[in-house]
Amino acid sequence: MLSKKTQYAFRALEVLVEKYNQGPVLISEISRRKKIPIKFLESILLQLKKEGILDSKKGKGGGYFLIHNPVKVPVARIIRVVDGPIAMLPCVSLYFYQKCKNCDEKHCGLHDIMIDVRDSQLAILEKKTLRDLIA
Amino acid sequence: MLSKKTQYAFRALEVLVEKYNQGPVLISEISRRKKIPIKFLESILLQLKKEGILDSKKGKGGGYFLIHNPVKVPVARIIRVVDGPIAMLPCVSLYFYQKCKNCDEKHCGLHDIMIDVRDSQLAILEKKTLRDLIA
DNA sequence: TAACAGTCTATTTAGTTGGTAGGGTAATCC
DNA sequence: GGATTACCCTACCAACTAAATAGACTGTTA
Repeated sequence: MLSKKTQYAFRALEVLVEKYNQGPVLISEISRRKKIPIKFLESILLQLKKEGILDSKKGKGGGYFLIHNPVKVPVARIIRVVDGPIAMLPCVSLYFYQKCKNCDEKHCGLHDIMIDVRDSQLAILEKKTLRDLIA
Repeated sequence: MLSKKTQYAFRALEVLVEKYNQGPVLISEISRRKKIPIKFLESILLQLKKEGILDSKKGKGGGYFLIHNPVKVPVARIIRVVDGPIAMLPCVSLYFYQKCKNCDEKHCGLHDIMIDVRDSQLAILEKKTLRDLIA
């Protein structure tokens, strides 16, 4: 399951997608509209900024805004940044790969199954973008 | 990601699938062959028994064994029993559904995406069975 | 009846999640 | 250039979960 943090991230991004190209949005506004604890939200937005998803502007009239066109940012990217691996096993993760202990991937049925699952997940999560968050 | 507990469960089940219809297998044997901490394994097997996946026999010549033919037991079932929800959001889970707070499922883009993901996951996890664990 | 093997209860340890608090720092406007 | 605005950073904490361990108990079978 996605962490609450990741769910908050998506909710916040909904606002930023709606306001894309309309200037910065205040943390406090996002917090209020989406009912996200403000300090927690702060850290999430900061993280998204550090990962190159968002940028921000300080001072009066400041706030956060999307760097790229929402249609260019796959949902998968957000999940990886905030939550980490998408795959169900470390040994089938593309971005967070870790070798199994005591398990030969060449002869592991579970491994093969989870490869399939991963591919089918990514077929969707890499195709859907931030734009799809809003109806 | 699947918990270590679930990964242990699958590893243990591999042994029991290999020995299907050949009588009970000792906890200690599974533990030794798959390098699973024995007491932890104990609790996992017990859980699988309570959920109707395994049965056991006490005393000499005892141990654990599969109740059903491995081809009849979907991988999805094991995950649900040991790990819980497969879906990425509570609001799209079939067996562990929980309503979103502050989110109308009828107009939630993320919800729709995660429905798709869930369906594509289950298409695989409900079709693959314990038999597929062993090559 | 004695060895055997699963069952139960409980506790521990370590790590993560979700959330709080408060102050520092940089940009903007009048 | 100072007040305001709002991002940025550090630290902390409570609650929960995961992973593992220990030891006593109950039932089986030869």
